[in-house]
Amino acid sequence: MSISPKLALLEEYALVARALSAPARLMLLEQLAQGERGVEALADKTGLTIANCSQHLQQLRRAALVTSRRDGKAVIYRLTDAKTLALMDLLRIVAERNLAQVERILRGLSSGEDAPEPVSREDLAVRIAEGSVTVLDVRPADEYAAGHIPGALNMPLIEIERIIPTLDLAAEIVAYCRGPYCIYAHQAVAALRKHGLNARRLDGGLPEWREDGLPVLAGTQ
Amino acid sequence: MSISPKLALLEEYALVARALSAPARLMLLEQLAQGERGVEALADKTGLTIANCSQHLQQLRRAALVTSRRDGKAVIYRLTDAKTLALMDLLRIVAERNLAQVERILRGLSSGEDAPEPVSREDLAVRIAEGSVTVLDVRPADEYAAGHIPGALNMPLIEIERIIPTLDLAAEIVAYCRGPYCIYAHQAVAALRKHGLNARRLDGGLPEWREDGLPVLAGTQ
DNA sequence: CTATTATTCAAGTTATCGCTTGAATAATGT
DNA sequence: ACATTATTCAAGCGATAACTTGAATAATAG
Repeated sequence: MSISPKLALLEEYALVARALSAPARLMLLEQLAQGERGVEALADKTGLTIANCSQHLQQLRRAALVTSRRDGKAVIYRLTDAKTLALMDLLRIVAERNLAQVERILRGLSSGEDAPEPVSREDLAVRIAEGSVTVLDVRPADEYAAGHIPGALNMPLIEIERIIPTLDLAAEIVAYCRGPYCIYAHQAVAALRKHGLNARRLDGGLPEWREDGLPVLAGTQ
Repeated sequence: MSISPKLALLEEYALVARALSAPARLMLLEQLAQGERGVEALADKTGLTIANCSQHLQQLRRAALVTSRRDGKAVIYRLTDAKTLALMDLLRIVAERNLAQVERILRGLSSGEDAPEPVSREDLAVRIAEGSVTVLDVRPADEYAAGHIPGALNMPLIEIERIIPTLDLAAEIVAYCRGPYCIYAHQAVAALRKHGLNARRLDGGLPEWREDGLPVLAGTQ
């Protein structure tokens, strides 16, 4: 009960928000949205030192946004449940709806040019079944290997300029990446459209696709 | 564009989360969920100094969770839109689903005894129409005056022990307050049940009721 | 048991946050 | 213009957070 139960409650809510209030931790959550990972892998992907990464993960765990289990010497972290993903999504939606700053950043990516509407996951599933679309997975090769949309070609950003000449100008292309926090797909679409290709972005990324119950080709997890 | 657009984006998302990461600001948002208010009124309600309150409100505005307009000498703040409310709700849900600490705090309020399920807003609307329920508004008188559920009796917590003897033991009672962040209704129900009364809590508070399109008796706004 | 690998803990530094105080600005009424 | 009221700005202080470094702990292999 303490002196003020009301304040104690608000402190708990604030703890969850505070866990989401550092870019480094949002990056970690984005990685974990791809699937469970060990501390070292997360540190690699995010560029954090191991110790720092571990500390951030512990804060996320205190807020119960992630949970961990031991696997031999390694500690594997994962998102606690879909609610964590929902909270990240809503945070992004509010930020994007409201902040002109975000708009400007995203606009900067596509050089202020045309920004086509993203393709819905439902639409993409239908078009894949029809075979009427080329799907690009714009994530690093190891993440592609761990799981991807069936039929998608792995096309890390670094290689995209190189392979543009090999692509069919008439083909409809859809690019996806880690999800809404990830800007790889934005950048890929901007690059492809600059070369006159008919490219669009998938709404959401692989975690959202998986969440919708759509098929994922799983590899070495 | 800067050096790292990705990091810049994450900073913006983090800014929104950081705005939600202080108990004082959650209190302000809870107040604003009741309706728009001036700085002084908010400072009074939350116990913050005027200057401090103003600073918190500016942080909320930077995160675009609230907006403000001038009305004569006064600056009136209000929630930007329903998304702000949704974000607060989800934050609370995640905290309550996950944090044992929250459970303990809420349990402490009802002395660890029976904690009946809250009544849904839909159910309450039906029962009010039937006249088969007594509705208590457990908020301060000024908030009640500004708007309340039709037929509800205003019953600030301070007075509740005093009026218990006057209540019908057979009557079904439903108590509500400001909303999920507010614990008045929890406390009221605990007090009433301790005296053998058949009391339950409404799921959500007046903002949620209003959001559902249910009728509100508006007073001096 | 010892060595190895993966993670966590602990101490220290710099930067930021929340709060207070007192002054500055904005709008209104006389 | 001047006084009044409501809010914001600016400076300062103590507490907290992020990151680094180096040591400590856990699990496994030899």
